Amino acid sequence: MSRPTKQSPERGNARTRLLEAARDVVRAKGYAAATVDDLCRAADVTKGAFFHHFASKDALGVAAAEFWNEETTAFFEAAPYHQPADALERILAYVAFRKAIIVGEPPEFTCLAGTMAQEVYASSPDIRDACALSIFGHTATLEADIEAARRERGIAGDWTAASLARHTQAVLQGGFVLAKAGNDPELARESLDHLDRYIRHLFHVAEEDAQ
Amino acid sequence: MSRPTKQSPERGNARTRLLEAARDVVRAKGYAAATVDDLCRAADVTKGAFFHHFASKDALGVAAAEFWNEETTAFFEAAPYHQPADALERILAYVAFRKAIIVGEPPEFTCLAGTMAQEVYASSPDIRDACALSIFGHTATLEADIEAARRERGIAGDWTAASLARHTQAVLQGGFVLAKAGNDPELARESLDHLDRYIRHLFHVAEEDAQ
DNA sequence: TTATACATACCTTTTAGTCGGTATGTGTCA
DNA sequence: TGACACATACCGACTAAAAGGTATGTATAA
Repeated sequence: MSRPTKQSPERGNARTRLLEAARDVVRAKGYAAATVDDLCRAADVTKGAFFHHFASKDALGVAAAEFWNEETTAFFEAAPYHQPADALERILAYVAFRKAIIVGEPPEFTCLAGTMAQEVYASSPDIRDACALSIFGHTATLEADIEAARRERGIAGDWTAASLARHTQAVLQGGFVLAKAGNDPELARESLDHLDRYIRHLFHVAEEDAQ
Repeated sequence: MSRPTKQSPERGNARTRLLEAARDVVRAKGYAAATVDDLCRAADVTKGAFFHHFASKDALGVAAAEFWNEETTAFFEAAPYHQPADALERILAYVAFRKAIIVGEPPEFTCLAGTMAQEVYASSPDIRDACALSIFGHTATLEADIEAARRERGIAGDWTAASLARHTQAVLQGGFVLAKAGNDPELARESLDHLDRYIRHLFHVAEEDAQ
């Protein structure tokens, strides 16, 4: 593999490979159990490269949460669920899309930010806060569609768009916890079916049978 | 503090204190970040006592998950939400009870099993499985009430009692993740409001305003 | 010739786990 | 009833390995 040049500093450089390794290894074994040597091995770089790019392991943890945020933001922005002109349809398409991408082993589809935030709550507040930014930043993108759908359809009710957006995240995160505990992706998918049914109820639309 | 005798081996012994310490410390900083010395300090016992009672740190992890399971099982069995004669009322009382006990800092009300299962998914399958037993064992207790409520009220729908029981757990676990990430208990409580509304919808009963 | 991006050997602290020892309760037999 | 053997519960210094982090050297690009 060729040395990265200054013209293309992003392409396959050690920093990016380490962030990708963190993303994958941490989702499987947790942040604290993922040692610096583990991460270097997974990224196929040396310790020198690690501490050249990151001042400490915790600094990598923060950067990994930020990297995860950028990566997922770009991924969901490019996703097809934005296409429907109707806001509620976009919301339901979002839920369907989240369900559709739950494939493979739990570490492949679960959320790095949720895993790390829960684990490092008291031991690394910096990492926790970076994870919170990722989670709650993502809910904000959904909130706009929910608010639009409410207006379009004149929906009342004692709930807010922000709260439903956060609930959607909670169902996802909780589904991931169950999927990891039971080592079964279906546990995450079935909660999204319940969420779909709940949202249709809030907006007074009929359920669809096949999902 | 007096030495425990063979007549009262359970009272305040080192083993129990270590399990309680694990319950509290792990929920705050995660399993891997909780060192044996941390746990001994929190339990006010020595390392000798630790390794007298547990063959390894992982063995303590498994025992802590089992201890958590026993403790929460007893707690929820004794809880008042079982009182209503009507099954649906018991379910809604359960959700209200789960909401009511979300007080204090996140490590005080979040779930040890959920935290550990997510973290040790690949690093300690033994612990993960012990956590799964606790989580899915608890859903089973709720499932009976859901099934009873369905029969009593003749509710159809393409969902099962088992799946709704698991969804309830997912909403709880997800709420805990958000509460830890945002360091705000209200994030867990608000998802339970959505869950309450969803369950009332499934059983065709009106919402109550104040919760 | 200077800055960047590594590589490698090394250092220091922390970590899980060990080991010999002590205190105390318990069963047994004279 | 007391002496003895034995088991359980615990103590705390020690150890080996693993951990995060450092120091120094080198190749390449600008």
